[in-house]
This record gives sequence, C-alpha cells and structure tokens, in this order.
Amino acid sequence: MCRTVYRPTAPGRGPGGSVPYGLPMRATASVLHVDLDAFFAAVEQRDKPSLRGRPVVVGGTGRRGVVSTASYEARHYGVRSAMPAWQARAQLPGGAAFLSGRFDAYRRSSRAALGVLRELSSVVEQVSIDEAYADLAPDWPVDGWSRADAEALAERLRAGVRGATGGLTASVGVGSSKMMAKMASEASKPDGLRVIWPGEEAAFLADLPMRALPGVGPATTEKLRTFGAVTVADLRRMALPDLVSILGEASGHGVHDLARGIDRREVTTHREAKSVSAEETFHQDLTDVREVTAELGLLARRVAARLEKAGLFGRTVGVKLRRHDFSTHLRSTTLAHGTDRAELITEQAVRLALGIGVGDGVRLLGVSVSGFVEHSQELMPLDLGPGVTSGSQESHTADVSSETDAAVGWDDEESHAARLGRVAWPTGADVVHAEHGAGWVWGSGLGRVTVRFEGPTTGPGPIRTFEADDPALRRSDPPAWAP
DNA sequence: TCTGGGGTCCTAGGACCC
DNA sequence: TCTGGGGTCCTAGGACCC
Repeated sequence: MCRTVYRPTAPGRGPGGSVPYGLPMRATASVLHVDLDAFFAAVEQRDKPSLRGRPVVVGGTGRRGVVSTASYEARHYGVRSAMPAWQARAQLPGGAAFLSGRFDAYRRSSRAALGVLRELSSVVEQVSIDEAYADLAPDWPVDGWSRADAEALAERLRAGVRGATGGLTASVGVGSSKMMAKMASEASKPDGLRVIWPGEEAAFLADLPMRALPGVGPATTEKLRTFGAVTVADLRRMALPDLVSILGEASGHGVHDLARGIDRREVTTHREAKSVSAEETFHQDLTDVREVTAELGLLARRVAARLEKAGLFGRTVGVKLRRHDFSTHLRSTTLAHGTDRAELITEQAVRLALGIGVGDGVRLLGVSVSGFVEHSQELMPLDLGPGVTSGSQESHTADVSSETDAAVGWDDEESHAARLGRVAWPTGADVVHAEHGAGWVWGSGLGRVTVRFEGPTTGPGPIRTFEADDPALRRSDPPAWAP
C-alpha cells in the first residue's frame, strides 16, 4: 500500500543512518519531480496536427482494451487512464481519436526530455517513461537559495524539455522530499510549475483528500473512510497504533508519515530488477488445454529473451491465470538454481497452470521469473537433506564440449559420507540430482563444470559428461548408471 | 460491452532450523 | 503433558503505481 514510504529497519535512523527518525529529511527544497503531461496523447498531437484540440485516447483498441493515456480534451469528458476502451468510446463525442500507440516515438521523446534533466542534475532517477526525479543538492547551492532560484531552475527545465521534444509540456514540482516534489508537480498540472517551500508542507497537505497521497489507493481510502477520515488533516489526527491496526504495520506507519509530509527516500540513479514477466489478455477466452500450453510457451519465450538480454537468471518461475469470471490465480515454484531458458520456464509454467485448471475459460495468462541469482560462476548451494557438515572439501571439474545441453555425472560408491556441496555450471545448471553416492547435473553451455563435495570423502569416482541426447539420460530421472 | 501490461512491496501462514 | 520464540525461505494473494 504505502510501499513508496521508506521504513527504517533500525528504529531511530533513516536511510544512510544519518537522519533521526521522526524529523523531516531535508530542510531545503532540493528534490525535483518532472512529469510529461498526457504524454502518449501529447506525442500524437505533436506529430499529427489534425489531432490537436481533439480528444485523443491512446491505449488498447481491441474488445478488451483499456485507456493508457487520455488527452486533456478527452479528460474533459471524464475519460481516465485504466478505463475500459468501450466506456471511453461511449463517453466521447464523434471526432475523438483512438490510437494503439507508437512506443518508439514515445521512447525517443522520453530520452530527449531526460537528457535535459541530466544536464541540470547528476542524480536523476527515472521512474517511468514519462516521470523522473532529480536530486538538486549535489549540483546546486540549495542551502542558500531562494524560492525564486528554485522556480527559475524549474522553468529552465520546462523550457528545455519543450525545446528538446518539439513542444511537449512538462509539469515540474520542487520540494523537500520525493513525495512533496511529486505532489507539487501534480498540483501544477498541466504545463505548470510549483515549489513547496520547506515549512509549507503541512498547509499544502491539510485540505487535500487523502487519496491524493501517493500510496493511498482505493482500498486504503475506503478502509479509512469508515473511520471518518476524508482529508489528509483527518489522517493526521489519527493515532499511529490505530492506523497500524487498520492498515497493518508497514502501511500504518507509511500513512502516518505521508500525512505529515515525511518521506526519507533518496533519489537513486539505479535500481536492480526484481522480476521479469509477460502476460496477455486474449480477445476470446481460452478453453483448450493445448491453446493454454502454446500461449505459455510464447510468453515464456518472451520472458527468456528479456532475461538473456539483461543477463539475468531467476530461480522462481510463476504463472498468473485469470479466469473468465476475472478471478486471478497465481502459482510459483522455486528451482535449485537460476535459469533463463525458455524450455525450462515453459515446462514449469505449464505444470503450474494445469495445476490451477482451465475452468470455464482463461481470459489472461502470465509468466514471470524472479529470485535472480548471479549467473554462470555462481556456486549453487544444494540442499541434500541431513548430511555431513564438517570435514574436508573436494572439488572436481569436467570439461563440457557440447554446445547443446549436457550432463555431468559421477559415481562414488566408496564414500557414502560425501555429499555434493556446490555446482558451478558455465551458464547455470538447470536440473540437479544428487545422492550420497552418486549424482548428476544438467546444464547448458561450453566450459568447465566444477562439482564440490563436502565432508569426509575418499573422493568421487570419475566425472563423466554426456550429450543431451544420450539414451542413458532422461530429463527428470537419474541417469541409468546411477546406483 | 465489462475491467491492459509492466512492475514493486506487503501480509499471512506453513515449513524448517536453532 | 504442555509449551518457547526468533529467523529464514517459500507461496498465494492483495494493493498500489505508471
């Protein structure tokens, strides 16, 4: 709910450990937020003069499409983001344009606008294609400056964006935190600029509906409304223990802080991805298991391609299945090692999805991979149940000469105390099976595989490699030579 | 005629370990 | 016979954001 709010893990300290918890993070208006106005629709109106002054909706144009961005002319008729396209059509007069979007053009304009921002600040955090924060403190004398200085800088940015993008307008907010900067830009829209000077936060927030706080959505609003809260000032009057009991630990503290304008999140230039997913809503519900299987394969390939491009290997494969009644079901499974391989992801996704059941029809399918681990050289710890915890460690290596999948196996009848400790595979092992006496490892890629044994051992027998199509091997079973 | 796609974070319960 | 707590990992689902 209030994931946007930083919660210190150690009580009494903010991020970095230097800011006492409970005090505003900054005494200067040094965080800036830029938001490109009605971005997708504005790009379309810029490139197609015939669309200017008319309602423009960019989004899904199919039977089950939703509005991604509505131009201000369309918003005049009550059209909003996330609204079903059919509803937008019903609300708009003739002459309104419905477009499916040209993402390359949007990316180009986004990059141009971001370039202007980077000229002003060395610490820029891109939040989405049309939004970014900048920390002004490293590059500007924010301690000594005035409101007029902040406004001049923001205006310079807006003019720069207009020039670099062929006339797109941006709304800019400046404040003492990310939250205040964002709320300032929101308040200035469209084509505006607003500085909330330190000390003005409480007055700015007081009369706003609590829904205006970033992180307070429909569900939270409804919960709090039953306790009589409407505005941010109402929230401020609620005691922390009450908020926690209504909203839970994290959101309770989060809302308590938000209502006071407290937000200690830093502007960060880089964030690590935590998951990669692809999903699709079908024009017609799927009822055939074979169709479901085929679609999962396509989605898995999209995910695998993006993992590979990013150099990521994930251990957890998830599926999302939405039924015709819009009920949504999630299943996930965690592998012993990371993967980026479409076949393995497909195999797991199909297994999970069929476990949920197709029901009366599948409206949406999704595939995700998360739980990223370091790739190839990462040593994967293997859990083999109770085993030897002390003693010697031995490593054995084998060369893998096949470019396709291969297996490495070993035989260790003499030492029943040894257990497999870790395996390093060139591009990540895919299936691992091991017992005290013998084991095998599936993987792909060329190179040397290292298998490490832990505990007292007389040494494993010869490590052998197999081609993927070796008849002695089957994907999910130990090889024939295993005891 | 219903309600996209890409993400992040939080919660609660169970398993398992110490 | 009854009864611990804390920590971590995993899973399913909810909420929120753009």
